[in-house]
Amino acid sequence: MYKITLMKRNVSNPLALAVLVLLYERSMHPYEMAATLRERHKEESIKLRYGSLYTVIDLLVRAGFISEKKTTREGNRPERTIYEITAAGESEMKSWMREILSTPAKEFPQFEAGLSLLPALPPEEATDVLETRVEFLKKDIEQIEHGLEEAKKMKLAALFSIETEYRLAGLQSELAFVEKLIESIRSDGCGYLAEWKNWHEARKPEKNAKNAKNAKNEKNGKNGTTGKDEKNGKNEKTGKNKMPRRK
Amino acid sequence: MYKITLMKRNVSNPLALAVLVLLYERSMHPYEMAATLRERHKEESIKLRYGSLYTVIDLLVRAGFISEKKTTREGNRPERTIYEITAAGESEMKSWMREILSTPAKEFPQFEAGLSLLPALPPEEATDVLETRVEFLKKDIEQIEHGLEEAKKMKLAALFSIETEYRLAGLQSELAFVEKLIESIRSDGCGYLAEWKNWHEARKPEKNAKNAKNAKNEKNGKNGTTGKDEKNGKNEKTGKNKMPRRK
DNA sequence: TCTCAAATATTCGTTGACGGATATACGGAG
DNA sequence: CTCCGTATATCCGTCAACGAATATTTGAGA
Repeated sequence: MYKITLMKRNVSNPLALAVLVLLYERSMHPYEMAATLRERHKEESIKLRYGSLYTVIDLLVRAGFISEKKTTREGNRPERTIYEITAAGESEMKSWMREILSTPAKEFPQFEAGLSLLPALPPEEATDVLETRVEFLKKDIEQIEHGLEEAKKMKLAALFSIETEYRLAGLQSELAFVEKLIESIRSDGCGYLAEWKNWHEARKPEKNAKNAKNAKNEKNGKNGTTGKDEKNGKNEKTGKNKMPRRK
Repeated sequence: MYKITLMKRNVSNPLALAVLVLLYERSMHPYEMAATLRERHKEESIKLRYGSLYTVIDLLVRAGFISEKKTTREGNRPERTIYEITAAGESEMKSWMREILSTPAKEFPQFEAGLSLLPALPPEEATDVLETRVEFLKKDIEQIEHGLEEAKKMKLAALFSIETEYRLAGLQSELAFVEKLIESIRSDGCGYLAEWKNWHEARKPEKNAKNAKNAKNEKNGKNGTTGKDEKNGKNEKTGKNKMPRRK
């Protein structure tokens, strides 16, 4: 087994990892990195912006992971700076690759945030917008599947790239989830549809502050303090940044 | 169907959406928002940091979506500022909820980035670190399932929250994918295992620059320019920020 | 040969994200 | 009653992210 070091990295933008990998292959200048990533369709998996590219390169230089090789003027092109990877950079790249592949990171997908706030929309509206999502997901899935077939025909087969297959799997899983969820809301699978609806009904008049307040409290009783408290999320890298804790 | 407006939002941090939803329920002060989110376990789905909280509140005020209600000194506690949602804020919240739920956002999960750079590790090492990921995923899944059962017993059943079920589905899907991937690499399901291995072998001596260079070019021939080019990713919100394009 | 669009290549100013500091209040131990 | 740890509540300085501006070269066509 290879040792996996979980460390707080100085440069943490995945674009920096891509830069390290590219320079591990061969030295090149920033614009060429961008071009290469684009050529290989990596920009679909790694967010690539000019501003960020030059920023991370600068950070990598300062961290000693890459270094300026030379500044050339080839043809009559504008001046370019060629970078190369250092020994420290190679080892950083390896350790980072190991970490990113081995250790699920706590990320915060927007849709999960949306789901966690779902009761803020009335139930009929919620199911409607989720239907829309289903359509989008189907379209995305179709497009990827089509792309994969194309690639297969062109015989550059297998590796229209693993990351695309990963994305596809994720989309399919989400699609199944959302379809089930819609069904579950409509059929009151959770058993609080009435309450949910009522809370929104009660708000509508909008004039009567008293009603709204009562309805709201009902809801709080449901979602609020539950006795059960705190499983202490020690999974995060820092362990710092304490947040409030009610009795 | 409800109209879904895809707009570039002034305030785009999902924490701001949470703030709007909370203030839609009732006016409160920042610290209370944090406490409430924590109480309801929303911080597992919505990244919550003090710094960011006060930042987004300030941004929301400036955008006219919330406003200062009053500054109280209750008991002898330090002074607190109570905020309330405005009409504009309510409509922003609704439209944002519709968008976030209806429209899959292009996000860039780290693991996908890692997968896209997978060839940078030699194949044996790749499968090994992926095995490690499998272990982590199993542990995470187990923990969530355990939590769901607990909740069911305590009869606050159904809604140990949808977002948790979503996360669970995602983890399960990823687990299946990674297990398949490991198998596929080991059995050379893609048919380039030898090449992949060789490239890394050839680099190892590290002294002989000539060899390294040849090996590298082989690999480029494989991954590199493929004739097929550019399906023009118009899916992103901006449509701006053009990147290079090789012939 | 002149022009104009596209490709090449990089820089810079703004701003949101957030770690860590700050400050006050309360309750219990001694 | 006084010390101190914890809960309450907010602020601020730093820095990465990135949109947009800048500047030069090439090539195609009029």
